[in-house]
Amino acid sequence: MKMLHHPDRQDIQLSSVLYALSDPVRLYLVDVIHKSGERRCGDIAVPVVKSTLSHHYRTLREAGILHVRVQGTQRFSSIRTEDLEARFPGLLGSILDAYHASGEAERLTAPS
Amino acid sequence: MKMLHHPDRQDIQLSSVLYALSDPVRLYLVDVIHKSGERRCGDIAVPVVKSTLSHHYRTLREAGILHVRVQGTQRFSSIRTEDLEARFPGLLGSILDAYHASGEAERLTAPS
DNA sequence: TCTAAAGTTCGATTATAATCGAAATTCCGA
DNA sequence: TCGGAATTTCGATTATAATCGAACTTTAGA
Repeated sequence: MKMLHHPDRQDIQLSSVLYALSDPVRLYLVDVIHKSGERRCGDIAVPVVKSTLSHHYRTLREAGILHVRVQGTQRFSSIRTEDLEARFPGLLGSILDAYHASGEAERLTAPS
Repeated sequence: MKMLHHPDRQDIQLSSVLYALSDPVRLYLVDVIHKSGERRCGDIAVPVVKSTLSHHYRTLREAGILHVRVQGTQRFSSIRTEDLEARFPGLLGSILDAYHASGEAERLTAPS
């Protein structure tokens, strides 16, 4: 059985969080999951193939942003809201607010 | 005379801002300038050589975070507070708060 | 028990960025 | 006008990351 590593709350690094969220695909995923709650990994449409998507989920998980739960062949992701709030109060909210304000949210799924 | 390019307020991209701030050296520079106001570029001690430091300043300027003013052979940098607040209200403050909360601020200048 | 579905891992490729040292630029002041 | 100071640019190297397709793993269900 695959053991997914999630960093402990106190090991979540600001640099890693900012880096993970600086990618448009990853920021989009986080925004969707934040709005809708836990989601199956493959259920969010993004313009990359499966293996790349898997890489993005791993980046988000290892940065401490997502919790990923295994259920059969499926993975369900949710935001580690409590841990993020405890470690960096208000940060994720500000970033997602900025994301909405920027209008980038609407442009992601429409590739060039 | 060297013309420094600064992106217009509306062209500041969230992804670029987050990326620029995901580097520990750059985040430290921004924190120091934010606290102390305009600073001469060479006056903040960081563990990289001059040319690398120059690269970091350019990254921050091109992301729209810093304004750089030329005076003779010197450059003075300041945070584009108004532009950032207008475009992404509260964002920089949250990130700097998180930076202080994380304790990374104290560890930067002490290299391994 | 076979197969299909969901996702990861692997290997390769390509792109981007961090870093350094050396050389160039620009301007100030003796 | 000459030299030094502040900084950038250049060229090279190295590191990191994004991406893809193919193969693999695991599990659910017919």
